Amino acid sequence: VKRPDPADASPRGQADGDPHATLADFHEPKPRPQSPMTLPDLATKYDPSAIERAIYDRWIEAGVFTAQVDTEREPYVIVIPPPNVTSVLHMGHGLNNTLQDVFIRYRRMTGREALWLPGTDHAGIATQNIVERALASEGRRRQDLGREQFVERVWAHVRETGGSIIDQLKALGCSCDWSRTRFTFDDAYSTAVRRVFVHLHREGLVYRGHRVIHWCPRCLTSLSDEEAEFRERDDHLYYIRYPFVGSGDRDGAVVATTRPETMFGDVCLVYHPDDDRFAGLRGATVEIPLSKVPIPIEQSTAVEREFGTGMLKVTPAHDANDFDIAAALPGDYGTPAIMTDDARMADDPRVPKALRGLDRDEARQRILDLLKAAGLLVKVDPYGHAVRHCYRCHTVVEPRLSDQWFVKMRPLAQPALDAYRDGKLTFVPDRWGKVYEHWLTEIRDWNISRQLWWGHRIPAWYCEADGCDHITVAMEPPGACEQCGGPVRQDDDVLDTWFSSWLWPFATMGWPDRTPDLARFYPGHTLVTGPDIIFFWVARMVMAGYYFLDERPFDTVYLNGIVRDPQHRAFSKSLGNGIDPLEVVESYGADALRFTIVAGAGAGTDVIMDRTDLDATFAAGRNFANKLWNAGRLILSQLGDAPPPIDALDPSDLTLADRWILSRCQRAVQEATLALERFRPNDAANVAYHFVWDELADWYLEQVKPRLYGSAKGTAVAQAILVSVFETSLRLLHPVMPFITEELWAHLPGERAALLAGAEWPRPEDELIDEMAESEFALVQAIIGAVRTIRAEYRVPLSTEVRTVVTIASDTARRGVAAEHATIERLAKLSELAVDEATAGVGGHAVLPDGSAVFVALGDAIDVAQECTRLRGEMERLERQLTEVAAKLANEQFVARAPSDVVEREREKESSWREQSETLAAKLHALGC
RNA sequence: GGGCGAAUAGCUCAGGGGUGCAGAGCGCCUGCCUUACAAGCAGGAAGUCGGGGGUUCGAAUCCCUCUUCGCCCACCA
Repeated sequence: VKRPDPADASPRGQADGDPHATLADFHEPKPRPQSPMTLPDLATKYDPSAIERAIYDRWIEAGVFTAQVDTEREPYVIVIPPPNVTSVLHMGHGLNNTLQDVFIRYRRMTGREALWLPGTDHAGIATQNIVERALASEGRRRQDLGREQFVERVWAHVRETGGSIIDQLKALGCSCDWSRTRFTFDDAYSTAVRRVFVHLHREGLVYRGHRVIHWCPRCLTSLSDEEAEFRERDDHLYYIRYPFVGSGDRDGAVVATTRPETMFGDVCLVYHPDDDRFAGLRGATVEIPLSKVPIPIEQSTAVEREFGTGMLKVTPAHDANDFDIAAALPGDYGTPAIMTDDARMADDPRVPKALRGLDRDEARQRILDLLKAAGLLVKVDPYGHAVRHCYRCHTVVEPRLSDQWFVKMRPLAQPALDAYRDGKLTFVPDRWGKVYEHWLTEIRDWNISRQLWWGHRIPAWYCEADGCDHITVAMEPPGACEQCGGPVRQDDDVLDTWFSSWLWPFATMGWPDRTPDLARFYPGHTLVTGPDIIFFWVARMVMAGYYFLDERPFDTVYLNGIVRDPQHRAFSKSLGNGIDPLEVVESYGADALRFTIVAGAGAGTDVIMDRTDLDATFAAGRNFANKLWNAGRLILSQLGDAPPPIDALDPSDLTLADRWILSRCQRAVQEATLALERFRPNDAANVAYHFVWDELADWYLEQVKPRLYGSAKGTAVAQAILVSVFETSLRLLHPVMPFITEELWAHLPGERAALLAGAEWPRPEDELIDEMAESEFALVQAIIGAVRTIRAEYRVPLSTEVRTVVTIASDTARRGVAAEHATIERLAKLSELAVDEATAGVGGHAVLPDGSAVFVALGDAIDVAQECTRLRGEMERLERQLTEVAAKLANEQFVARAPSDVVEREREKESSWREQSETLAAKLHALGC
């Protein structure tokens, strides 16, 4: 260790221009500083429930969430993904809405005219299911009530849950503009939906189609492709012989199928024209087993020769592919339907009498038994495949031939695709953009009619006059058929929920009218939602936005993750593993919930929460809120009246710690701002957290106490710095923790915005960074750390008077330490820390950030033998490092190719370590080891 | 069948376009009720960054491959 320059010796503090410190201060025992002021009326522990409600009311009263139409400010708009009115919110909503609130509060503070438009979704099939389930528990079905009464019943449910949802959002602190709350079933919104249907129909983009769609036999409705989701299933592949007519069942064509129960709807068998195994069979006739209905054998290139037997049964009414295959065949084979809408075997001459009325699963079993008995079941193989299920009730979907309304998607998809490819629409994280792109590229027409009662009734009227099959599509009920004047009957069906929610970004703003809101707040900016509805909702909103307003509805799609339990299962009602956000808000406060969820969730990463240990799950947020609260209590109690603004301070009055904390604060501002701009709210939260806890509370507050309590000079300066730094901290944390920051803000002295929610975001300014102060204070921290480590290792109690001697290698470090004499005592919790040339005694050393070493001696308090062991360990470590670095420097390739500063750093390391090693050797020698 | 993502400390996760990057929170160990905070303070242990191979002066980081999980898409019935 390099010896300090004696010329530079005591009184070092004064030599370095620190007006407050003298070496003598450290050797004079003095009374503990007493806090001259009393703490304000803030509880020792942060109690969120005591303040949250009142704070929310103040925001509402002040109208800070209400977006203005007539301001100069640039708008910033988020539309909420409207929660379904099926039930109250779960933790997934907690995550989603907290993120939106962070984004909107941040932009509001940066001076944008921020609009967060809230609302709810009528959620057709989902809500209808909930109410039907409630009815079922009363032993009734919707048919017992009739359409009108049933819808009234749903409304009653919706009014209840819709209100709860809004209360929940408020409890979370969401800064929505409640004056603009919308519901996808509002009258005005319904008008927009009808308008879209009518318009697209006129343009030929909505049409009536006759084809095989996905049908949920439990919900009794058709579903779109997206609503029929795949699930893997362990199934079987049944090999069934279709006997040639007149062969007496002994000879026939063997077909492999997973669905024997559909066989009565077969119209033919097909094989690939190039398949030699079946050469010449074309035109032959086989009988459907059991029903003995004769069907021909045909050829189709759609057949995969490798699969099964290479012979495929064609059931056009019960399989979409078969429908296409049959349609492509030369003859007309018809489309016999042999199942009812609730998936039972139909009362149809094609179905053997014994099977009629059985549901599809029972029927399958019976058929297999019968086939086996008849010797026609050749083989059964286990077969795993993906089967479509209803996304609402998880019943296996039944392909069903029917008439439905469809949207022609290709023309709508193109602009949405271009927007992504041209960079007008970005996804965070980016990989979801590819998912979006792929879906749009492979897009198929959208079945939008649902055989439900809860939803937007399709504005189509069928003519009931004989000989007229005209369909009148209109905004309002036509009195008569527009073609023949005959009587009309409205379509019984309703529209897919998503056919209304795809209009959300503009139908909520009054479209199709040219409202001021629409002019001002469309297009919007950020959409925050889950990746599971990219197809259902995100892509379709983009399509609708371009089609009807010729502009994207938002520029960035931020995809949040999914909240899961410790077994990584998504929260669900059936598993009962969910966490009620309100319960968490009550126990730990909205801010604790918000902080935990934001800090713990990067874009697109799932969040794991354990309902069995809420304390641990929300500890980070709860503990931090309490820390901030208590730091606030200390600071607020010490500010007196209004300290001067920091601009008014004489820079020469600032201590190293002052300059350091100001610089660190500025760095936090820069990093948090950058993080939010880049849609990294977790980074922003963590930056603010570490600044407040690790730097402001752990170091600055400790070191500033003597000045605050009047035992050191410069009280006013310290107060000014404190108020400035704390105020900035509150601003930085406000988007994530709005309640506690707002409450503390209210206690700050001096002139500033009345509400933090409406205050300005701190402006990042490079010139406020003080690199010198940062590096010097880092030395101070390193030295104190070394002292603490040694003190802890040797169990030197704080009550023991110990002379601590620090020898520092570099001038920089010496200056840093000397400047901090006056304040170091408290922060180090040492009885004394002195700087001296004498390096006598035993102790330990630490390497400082600048590569120099510090040796800390603790006088007589230490056992020599113990110290020798310790020093030997140090020595070994040093030698290992030295060998490594020497080998590196001996490597010619490294020296030649690595960047020069890297090589230089290695050299510095080597010389520094070599010096340390020599010093250590001397110490060991001196101690007689 | 195609595609995507993940694998880092006991748990949950950051990081990762080469060189002071081996990190955070929780948990654990030790000592402290120090007049803001025991929801705290100080100190500490703990990971061959999933396995293998490659490129390079240098790989947790880039490439290949394997394994294990998860997700999405898909007309082999």
